[in-house]
Amino acid sequence: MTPKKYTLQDIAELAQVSRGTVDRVVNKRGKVSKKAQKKVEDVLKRLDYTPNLIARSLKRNQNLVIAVVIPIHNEHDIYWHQCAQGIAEAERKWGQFGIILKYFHYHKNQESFASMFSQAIEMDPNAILMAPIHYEELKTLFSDAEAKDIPIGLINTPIEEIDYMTFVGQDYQKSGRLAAQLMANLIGSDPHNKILVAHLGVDTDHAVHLHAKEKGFRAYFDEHFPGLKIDTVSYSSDDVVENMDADLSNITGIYVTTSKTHLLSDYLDKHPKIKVIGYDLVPKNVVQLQQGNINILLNQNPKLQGDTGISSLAEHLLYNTDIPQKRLFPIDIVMTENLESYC
Amino acid sequence: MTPKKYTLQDIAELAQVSRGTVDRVVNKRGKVSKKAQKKVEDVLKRLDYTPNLIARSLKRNQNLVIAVVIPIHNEHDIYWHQCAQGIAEAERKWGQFGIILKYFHYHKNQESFASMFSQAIEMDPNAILMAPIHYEELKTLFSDAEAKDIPIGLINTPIEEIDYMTFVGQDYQKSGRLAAQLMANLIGSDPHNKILVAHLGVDTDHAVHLHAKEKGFRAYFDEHFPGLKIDTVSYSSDDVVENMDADLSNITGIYVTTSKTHLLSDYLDKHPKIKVIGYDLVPKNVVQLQQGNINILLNQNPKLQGDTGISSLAEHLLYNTDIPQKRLFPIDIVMTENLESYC
DNA sequence: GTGAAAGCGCTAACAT
DNA sequence: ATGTTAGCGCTTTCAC
Repeated sequence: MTPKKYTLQDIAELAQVSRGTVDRVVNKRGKVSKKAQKKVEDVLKRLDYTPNLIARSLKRNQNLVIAVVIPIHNEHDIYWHQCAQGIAEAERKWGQFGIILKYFHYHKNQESFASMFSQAIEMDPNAILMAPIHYEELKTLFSDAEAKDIPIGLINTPIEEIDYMTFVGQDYQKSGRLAAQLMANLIGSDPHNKILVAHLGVDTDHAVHLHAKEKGFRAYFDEHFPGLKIDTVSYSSDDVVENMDADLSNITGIYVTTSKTHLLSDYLDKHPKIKVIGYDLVPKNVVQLQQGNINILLNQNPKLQGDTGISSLAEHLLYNTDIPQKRLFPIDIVMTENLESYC
Repeated sequence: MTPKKYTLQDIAELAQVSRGTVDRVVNKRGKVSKKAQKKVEDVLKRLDYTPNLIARSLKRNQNLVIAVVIPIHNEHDIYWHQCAQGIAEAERKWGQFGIILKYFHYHKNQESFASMFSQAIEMDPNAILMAPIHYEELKTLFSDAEAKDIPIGLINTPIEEIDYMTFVGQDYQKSGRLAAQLMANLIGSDPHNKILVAHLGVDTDHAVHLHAKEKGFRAYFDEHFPGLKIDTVSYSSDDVVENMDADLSNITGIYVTTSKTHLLSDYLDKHPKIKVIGYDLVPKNVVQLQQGNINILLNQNPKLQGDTGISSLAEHLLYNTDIPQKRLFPIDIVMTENLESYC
């Protein structure tokens, strides 16, 4: 009933050679005579042999190192903080199978990233997971990496110049389009509608994502509500408090492209009618959602992204499994009534 | 730098006993003297020993059987069809680690379920994954299962009378509440709003879920729009075509509690203003969503539920990992603009 | 080019 | 109660 699992030994006996020879054939190590090669391959095909991956790992019994190249972050940088949590979780999960992580934290600028990435490559890890920063000047660096043939997982930002093995992240432009569709539902088709796109607590490394989100957002409205007035503001965390007041007059909807929507809480208390869409289930945002100041949060799930990034590389290293080249996370829509199911 | 992984042998040497004794302590098999026990435990604690699970699996090297008790289904029963796909996928994934699935398909009635469940228990599987049907008469059956001490995973329907190890599914009442919140957004607060709750293509086994969804849906509207008129209809697949016409007059919103929303396509073509919320990304629904007949689909993700159900039991059997007692899937909101990210 | 043998860490059967 | 040993399936080294 259960299809018998054949072992190297079984194959060897049937092909009348030794285990060693079968192993050389299976793993294409060469040094096998044409004749033996054929005998073994025939049996292999006939019996549909698949190697026992557990035995293989046990025998290997070496640590596999994944270099993790991500920005330095603190607890205020919630996106990376949660992402790092996911990575740490995956580290615990895979640690018992010999997966080791080495961190290379970079400051959010070109030099620092380049330096850390180089250091990561130099130590010859078995794989690299990184959140890259895209600079023209780094192209040669990326091709250096390829030469070493180290599998690279990209997280957060796909860079097509890199020959990566897998990308984990989201489609930011689509995210903006979705936000627009939701906003349209929320504010209806009143001709007096006026919308604000707010990049709050802006980091340079996020700029490209935020831009993509805004682009998608505006594209949707251009297609469906061509005349609509949409303004954009961009403030660092500190500037928000000083500057937003003026921007908020007559606004009917705000699309905050970062996870810092909660910075607006005081204003939103005073303008309860404004519809607000933001990002990420960080505690402060969740409170605002429950209080009704924020209408919808889009969930980027950085924690799961971190976990998935490590897990795919780990599975690949341990079991040589194929992993999808792109892992685009769904863009989850979170409202009060399904909030609980995402926590 | 890397914390060394200690082996049984290491512990044995340090505690000055044999591997066998350490093994007995670690696995609590008894037959160890107080003195040896203590010596070993001290070392164990000091070195923070964790057994090598890969070696353990290799040694065990036996097939672990999971009995799968789910309804008979064909390609028209899309929910179970997709669920079965997820189960099959998990079977492939875990097959190489010695996890074997045995299926017990039941007809959707009490006798058949009882019979299949009994058969499943009789074969003494290492675990059972089942989509139970809840009948008072089956209580004794469930307690039989407990006596055998077989871990049970429940999928789709949680039954508190069963002492299950894990449940994979959704909170149907919350799902209804969410649908209501979305519907409220879609139709606005026009006093002429009239809503229809439609249970289409009804199966007996689904009745309890559908009821829960409707309950949540109505509860939300009771809280937020007390006077609103909400009707309910319940049709088998065949009845839909004959009967819906009359029900649709003056309706502003329809909430279809099953994955059969697409049955309404002809009507919706004629009534483009009606807002529609349904379930599941089955191809026919997706088409209707793209065409604008359906506004929102709630994604129950049966495929992932199937996969998760098997995977948690498999991980538990292989690696003795703890698994969460309840795995409530998020209730995903799918609209045209984020559809792609769920496919 | 091939085969024999050791050994990864753990478990279970068997001696003592 | 404790120690010893064989062996799970694979890889790798070392003779031949």
